[in-house]
Amino acid sequence: MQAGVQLGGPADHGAQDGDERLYDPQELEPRWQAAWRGDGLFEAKRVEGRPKYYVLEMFPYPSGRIHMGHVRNYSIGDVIARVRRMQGYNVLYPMGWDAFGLPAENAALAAKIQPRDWTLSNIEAMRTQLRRMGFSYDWDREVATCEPDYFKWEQKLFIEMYEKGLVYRKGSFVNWCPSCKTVLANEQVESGACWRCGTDVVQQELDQWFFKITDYAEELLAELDGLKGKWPDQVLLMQRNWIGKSRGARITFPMKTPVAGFESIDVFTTRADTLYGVTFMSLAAEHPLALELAKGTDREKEVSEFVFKVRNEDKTRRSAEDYEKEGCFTGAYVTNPATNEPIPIYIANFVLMEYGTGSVMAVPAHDQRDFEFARKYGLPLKLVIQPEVANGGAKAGSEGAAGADGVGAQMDVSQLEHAYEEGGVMVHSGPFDGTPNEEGKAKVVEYLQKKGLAEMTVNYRLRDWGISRQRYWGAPIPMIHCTSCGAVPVPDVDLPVTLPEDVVIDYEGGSPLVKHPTWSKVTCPKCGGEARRETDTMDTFVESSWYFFRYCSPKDETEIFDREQADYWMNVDQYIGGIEHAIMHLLYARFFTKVLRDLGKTSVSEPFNRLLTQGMVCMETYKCPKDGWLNPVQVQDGKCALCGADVVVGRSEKMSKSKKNVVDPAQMIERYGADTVRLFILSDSPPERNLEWSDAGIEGAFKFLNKIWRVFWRLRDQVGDVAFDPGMEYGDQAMMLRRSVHKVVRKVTDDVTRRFHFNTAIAEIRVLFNVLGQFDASEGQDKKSAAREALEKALLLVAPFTPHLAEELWRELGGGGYVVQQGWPAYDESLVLEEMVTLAVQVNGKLRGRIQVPADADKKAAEEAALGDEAVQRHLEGKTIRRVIVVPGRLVNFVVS
RNA sequence: GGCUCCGUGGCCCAAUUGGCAGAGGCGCUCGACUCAAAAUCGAGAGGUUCUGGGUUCGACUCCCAGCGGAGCCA
Repeated sequence: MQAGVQLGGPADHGAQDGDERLYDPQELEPRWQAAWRGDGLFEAKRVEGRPKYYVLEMFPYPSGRIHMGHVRNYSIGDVIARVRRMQGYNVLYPMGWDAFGLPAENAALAAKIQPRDWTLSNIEAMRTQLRRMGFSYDWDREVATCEPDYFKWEQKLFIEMYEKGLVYRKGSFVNWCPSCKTVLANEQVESGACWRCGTDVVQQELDQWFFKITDYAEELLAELDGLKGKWPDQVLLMQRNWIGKSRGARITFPMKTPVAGFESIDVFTTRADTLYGVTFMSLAAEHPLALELAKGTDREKEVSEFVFKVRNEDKTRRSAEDYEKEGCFTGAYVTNPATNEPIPIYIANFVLMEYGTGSVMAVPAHDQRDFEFARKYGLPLKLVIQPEVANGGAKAGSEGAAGADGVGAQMDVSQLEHAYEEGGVMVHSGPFDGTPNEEGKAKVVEYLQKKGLAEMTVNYRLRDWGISRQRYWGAPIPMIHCTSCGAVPVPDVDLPVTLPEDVVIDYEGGSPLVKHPTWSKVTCPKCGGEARRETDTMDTFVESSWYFFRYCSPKDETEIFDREQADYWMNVDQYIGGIEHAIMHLLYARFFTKVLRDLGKTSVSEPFNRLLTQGMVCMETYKCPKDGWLNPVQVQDGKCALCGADVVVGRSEKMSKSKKNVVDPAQMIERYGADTVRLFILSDSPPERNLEWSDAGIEGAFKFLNKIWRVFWRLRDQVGDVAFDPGMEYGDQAMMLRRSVHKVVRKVTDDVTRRFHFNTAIAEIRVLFNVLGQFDASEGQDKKSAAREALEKALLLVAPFTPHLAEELWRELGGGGYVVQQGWPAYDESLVLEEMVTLAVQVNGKLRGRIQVPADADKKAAEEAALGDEAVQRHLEGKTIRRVIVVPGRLVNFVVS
């Protein structure tokens, strides 16, 4: 037995002693992998007259080892790629590495190893693991985003975008640890504190680079419609909500006296109809006027304390509904443009600078957040929308007024318990009294527009994309800061801007690039004076926003990608990845594609034609009362391997290192082989659903491959060299086998090409092998012929899932060439159609009998046959038939009384 | 907190357009093979489709409310 097969179990199922034909995945899998590679079988080729198909999986971060999430993602993609090849497509199926990112710096900190060395050795290790899985990538197209020949083009694109006005610089807040004196990524902030030293994190304003994705907000939203039916509805909805388009108005509130150059404050509102109900204004703590308004007054201290407190709070929490609303009066006033009333200005903790204008006109009677705020600070409510009264007010009275919200036909401000946010007619609104509020939204704006104080506008929740990271291990932003010329792009000849390798990664005082003695010291390309290189690197989402273009011509040394190649391969026909990237990665990739189009580099507008978002791989969790979370291998017979205590089995959750409920793919490959792992990871759930990993499940998959192996050899020996002859006379048994085979081919084809429901496809293949397992072809030419047809088709069907096993047996069957060079099996329609079908017969929706009718029986014939059934007649006795519903091929239902 | 998804035999899951609740796997029971077991082969049992309402001739499927679980949130 193989040295690699250990831990008992699977080694024993292989075959009986003395049988030379042993299923030994550890031997045959590497052998076929070498053969495929040697013959360049998976190189993307452009064969004339064949359609192209581009299959892509979201490329991995090279963490060092593949995990089950990768295995699932890539097993799905590999099945699709292999099926398409067999169907005659020119398939592009590449793989690469999203190689920049924070973990490399953390490793550098922990293990004193350079991020680059750590990353490259991880890539090496993971490539070996992926090869061992037998995935059919074109490895000649591999890219690693941390290599200068990749990010050079990203830097060049950055400059082109800068020149086109799509890149700008502005102040923005970052998480800052005052103790480590460094910027923290969001994932390094744990409940408001630094992950390493526990110091409270503060918000610090830094000048940072932004991509103007908001310029494309409308197009990014509009083109989602064209993806309907091709992308999961869920993802489209999440993108739509993220972009968050709302129609409303910008309304200008003049200031009594200008402050810091501001003569007025603009607000964005979707409820211009409530303008007469404004009783105060709320500003975000980040608003440029927040500190200015109280400057030099007796409120200055209180206001600045409040502003700094709020600025340091978590933004997600600040926008939560149950968040305690707090505010602080600035002492300043604006004027309501409609009524000329003075409106007090507050700083409010729930207003965010990023949305709208960072200032809100507060209408406490008609907005719940404003309502709570007004109650807390004793601010007045003004009711300006009344529900429309049905039947001329007849309904008014105690009943209406005592409604759940205290809102009746005639609402009274003093009795409001919640804001009234629904529609109605405008009241206390000067010239607009009696106007339905929906009409009022436009009319109020029109009225103010004449004075230049309002306009209809559209607002997006989407904000510009901040790409500056105060990190070492990322693509340097190719800009130079000159005291006299300002920000100047790095000249073309100086690209790429590479990272210095002689850096010290520690955790003190910020980015290693800032601390490097010489790297940032340069001369200005414009004036030749002393200048400083930009030390921020780009968000790693930038690299993953265009890698799918680079795969089309990965070695191009003259431009970002070869247009002719990209025109041929793009778009990606099928993209596959985790749902966790439903928003940002996909939105950024869509944005970049449109930018590349507008820069004249491609004609493609949307990068991913179809999207499949796969579910997570889950596993039970194990906890020891003494030793905490346990890895599955640390649990033996329900006891903790460390201390012997009873282990508590928790519910199934996403595999994660923190919960230790991980199963290492490498161990599974070593134990069962790649084919078994691939088969199991696809066989229990459809791809979009979560998958429950189980020992019993993988064991079952391994047993099935052994069954294929046994059934194959027995039948092959029975068939001998008899070829399949479609014109032969087939007896009943051979005919039944042929019918089963062709039905399975139809079902599997539909499942793997249209629905991607690999679990049901595998179930169907199991059915086929169950049938084959009971089939005896030892006598009769017709049975031998049918059995050969069945074996051929069965091997081709299972090949995308278990390619090594299929390849081995295909050769043994005498098939020429490789499996991927064969056509995808076809089925004969006439063998699939049934002559007779069973119909269910219901009386008043309850099943009362079953009848057999010819498959092509019409409604009348089906009804008559149903009436002839004894059990049905009993239930119809003495009743009047009111209606008869016949669903052809399904059922007959008598509605009686 | 917001947004989203999921809930079917003991377990993982099928049921494709609203039409007979059960394809496949795991487990369990019985039988065959075996000195015995494993593996293998054969047979079988197993249901409040999370709960409550609604629409319909008919609901696992559609709608509403609730319960439970999970994911994402610059």
